[in-house]
Amino acid sequence: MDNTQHSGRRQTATERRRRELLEAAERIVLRDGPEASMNAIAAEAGITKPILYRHFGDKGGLYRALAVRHTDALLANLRTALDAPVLRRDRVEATLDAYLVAIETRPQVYRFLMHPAEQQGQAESGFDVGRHSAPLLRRLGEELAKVISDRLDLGPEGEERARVWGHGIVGMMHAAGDWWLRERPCSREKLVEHLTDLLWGQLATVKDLAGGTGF
Amino acid sequence: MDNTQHSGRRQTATERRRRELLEAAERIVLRDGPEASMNAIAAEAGITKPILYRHFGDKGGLYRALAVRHTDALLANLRTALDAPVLRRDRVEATLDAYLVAIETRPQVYRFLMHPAEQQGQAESGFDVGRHSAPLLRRLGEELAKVISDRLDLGPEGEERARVWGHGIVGMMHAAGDWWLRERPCSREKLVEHLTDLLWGQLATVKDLAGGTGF
DNA sequence: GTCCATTGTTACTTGCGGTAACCCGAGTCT
DNA sequence: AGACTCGGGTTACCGCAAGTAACAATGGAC
Repeated sequence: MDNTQHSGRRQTATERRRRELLEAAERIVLRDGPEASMNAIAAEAGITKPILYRHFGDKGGLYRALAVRHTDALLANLRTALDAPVLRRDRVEATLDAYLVAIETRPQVYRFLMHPAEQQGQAESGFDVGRHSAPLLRRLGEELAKVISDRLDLGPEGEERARVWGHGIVGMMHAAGDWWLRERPCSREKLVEHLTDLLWGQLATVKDLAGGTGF
Repeated sequence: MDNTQHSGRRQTATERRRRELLEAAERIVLRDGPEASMNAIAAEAGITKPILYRHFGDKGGLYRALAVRHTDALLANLRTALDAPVLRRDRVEATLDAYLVAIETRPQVYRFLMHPAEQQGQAESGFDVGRHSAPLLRRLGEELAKVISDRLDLGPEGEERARVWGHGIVGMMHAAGDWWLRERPCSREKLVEHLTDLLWGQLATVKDLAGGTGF
């Protein structure tokens, strides 16, 4: 029962409006960080709050809509790095670097994505521990787990191990990147090298310092 | 000049009161999560908001005061695991396990510590990227970096490398722990084993799956 | 022309963090 | 004793944010 070309036209019109709103929201969020107010966003878009709510339901909805765009872009970058036909170590380096380039060039976007600011939703009581600061990180972890599981021969329990590794590596990348971004203690290349060394087992093979406890 | 033993007595009295308030706050935070309201906490303590503010300045102050207790306890546990006179690999396993035991037994505390909920402070504009979800994680990263740097011979740039590794490992532990806690895909022992394998360079040595791209 | 969906408004409610002004009881000084 | 101050306590408020009616205007469909 679609109403001739009406619904189609209207459809694209509201879609376009929605995109405009998202772009306004993005400008404000990039300026004010994740605690940008709905009022400010509405003002930037030249309108008032209630239409924002009509389009996105609540603040979480807006932020989620905003997030998917950047998330998708980042994921695409990571996937191409992850699929490059080179040595495994080079591939790992390229992937780490892709992530770091992303957070380096758009730190405000990064900050926004990693901290979607209170998208409360589920029941309050239970054990929804750590739901914060990371739908994106969890997704990255799962993606990486899939790649690992698809390409490496991890034997029995391979699935389990791949997921642990996926989330672990993503967490390592994130924490190191976060720290690096705020302290800038070295070049990006150096950081990538150190991290890859860590993943390549240097922690196991490096020698004790003379005078240490000798274990 | 000090008023006889008066100020001393009063001192301990206010200290005790402060502890009582902190305990009330803890009960509420453990029940409501990090977004527990000051009103609720005051009610639990049987008083009203302004005295909370007299004692702790603002919400961030209260939460910081609450955090140091648990943080100190956790740090103490980690340090003893980190100082055990055993093989390096066993020490790493023990440390990972100590952390995981902590988050497993008190998930609400863990959630609270990892997400101190908006302790805004610094100027709004700038590049304070990623300040969220981690004064504790950053501290852990620095502590671990120090241990690494003190005990291992990392050659030139050893300091830099130790810090990257410290933050990276902590991030890995945190992300994997967070994911594990909410999905419980395996036993704690298995998780520790997988993570240690990862740190021990298994990612580098494991074989490609047959039919893979062969790199 | 009439209908209805969509875009927009103003004006409100609720709940939060935080503060100002005042109250009162217990010890202190003279 | 009486004045004095000091710290724990209260009520009542401000400002601001999210979110919600309830109502106005525009414009295509029939």
